[in-house]
Amino acid sequence: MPATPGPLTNELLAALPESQWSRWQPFLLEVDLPLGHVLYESGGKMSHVYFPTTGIVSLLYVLEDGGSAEIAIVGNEGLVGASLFMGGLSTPSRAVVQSAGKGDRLKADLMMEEFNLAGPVLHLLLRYTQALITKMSQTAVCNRHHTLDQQLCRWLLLSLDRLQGNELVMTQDLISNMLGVRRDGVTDAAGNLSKDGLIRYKRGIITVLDRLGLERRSCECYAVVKKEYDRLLPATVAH
Amino acid sequence: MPATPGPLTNELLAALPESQWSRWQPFLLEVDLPLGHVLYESGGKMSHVYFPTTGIVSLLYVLEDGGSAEIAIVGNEGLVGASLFMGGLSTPSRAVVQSAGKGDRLKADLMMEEFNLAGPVLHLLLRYTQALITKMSQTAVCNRHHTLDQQLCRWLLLSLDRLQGNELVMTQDLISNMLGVRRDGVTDAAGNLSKDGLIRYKRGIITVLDRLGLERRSCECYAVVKKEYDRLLPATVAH
DNA sequence: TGGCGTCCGTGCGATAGCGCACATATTGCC
DNA sequence: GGCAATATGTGCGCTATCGCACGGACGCCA
Repeated sequence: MPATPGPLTNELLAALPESQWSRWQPFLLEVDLPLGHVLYESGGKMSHVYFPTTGIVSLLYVLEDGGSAEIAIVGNEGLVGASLFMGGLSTPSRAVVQSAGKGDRLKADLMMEEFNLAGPVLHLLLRYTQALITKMSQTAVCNRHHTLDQQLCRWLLLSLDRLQGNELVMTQDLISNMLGVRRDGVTDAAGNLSKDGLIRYKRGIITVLDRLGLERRSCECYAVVKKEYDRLLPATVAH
Repeated sequence: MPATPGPLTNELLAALPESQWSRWQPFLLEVDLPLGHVLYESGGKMSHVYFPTTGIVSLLYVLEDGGSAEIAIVGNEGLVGASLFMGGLSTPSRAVVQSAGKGDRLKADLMMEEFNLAGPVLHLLLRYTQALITKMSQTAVCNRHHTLDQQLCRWLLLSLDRLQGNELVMTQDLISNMLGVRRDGVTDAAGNLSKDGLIRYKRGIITVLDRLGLERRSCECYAVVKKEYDRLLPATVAH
């Protein structure tokens, strides 16, 4: 039975070969991803791998002093729990649901079984991981060189790409945690974008009015990541 | 024939199982890594994988406007060219020799052959890659939250760990490129450290006088990365 | 010995983002 | 409708870093 293509499907799952898909399907459990839910804690064990479908998950790094920053953002294009098959079993980062929705999860040992067969699953997941690495690298450089306005644009675009519609449910306080800046700074930056008619802000709901404008205003980081992602994981024909 | 353990050996190679090592040994070519040499360019094809022994290689991200930042630093503990076996064949980053020395290199196809057997080589390399991911993530957060003084300490320590002795051959200008800041800023920060007797600076040569002091003054990022690295790649018995 | 290129120290105004405090607005709950 | 909790807007002094410019020091080489 073919899965429905489109934004409600996890793209990694969709890219699996038919045989693989049918083997996993009985074990994939759809779960709720409520806002703020922690999928795994820094250094903690992972029992499952998550494939977001409508939810968005942030990989957050938290410092000793409580400061934090998002190192990557994962939606229906990816998976949460890469360190499992990378062999480390845990990472020093935390995975938090940033936008409520749903996702499919798979037991860790099942995934590992398949991974160790060194077939197409392995190579798909590795390419995905490389895309993730690009995203993290770009984040590092972006944090150093670009203004908050630019970074906010980048962040909005990345989030928007993982949602339907043009609305984000997201307080400025949350965004500030992700970007690793003060809440006031986000107010400022959002004010600028709002003033120029790119977005509308209304108590936790951001409406993107001019997506192209955001792209123009964003730093190059958004485009680079997107391009590299497309290169590594070209849209595959749904099985 | 057992390889000589110690700092002159690449630790990844040393961690290979005996059988693997003997298969590769005839094909490992020792090459010079002169200062400033570019191992691969952003987006370029990779024909070889490099295992630094005495040299140090920086993975640099370069922006459109020329701004740059180091996202990871690779010495005899690691390898340059991970994107090869990750399946992407290239990355948007540049690999530059940051400290002259030597390294072993291996033809790409040979490495892939072994990798695809899904044996111990695969799992070793993946664990290494995860350590690399940690380093990149930490860099991203560090760029956001920590002062230049702290970051310089971190950077010096990371470099020092990959060298013998306590001297770094390194101009402030080079360091500024790595850290993604102005040269003047590095002068400032180095001046501070110098004033407190932690280092001595002399025209391109940094002598570390008080390593413990550097560690105390550095941000947590150094320790986190080191710890995670030790966890993922514990010192293996040399074959 | 003298010259030149590289490298390092320093000063100064500009600015982005911090830290904090407070005012205001919206929402949900009773 | 009133109240508490949450979310957003704003002001102000502070600090780190930027951007730029210049001067001095060192080292190599003729």
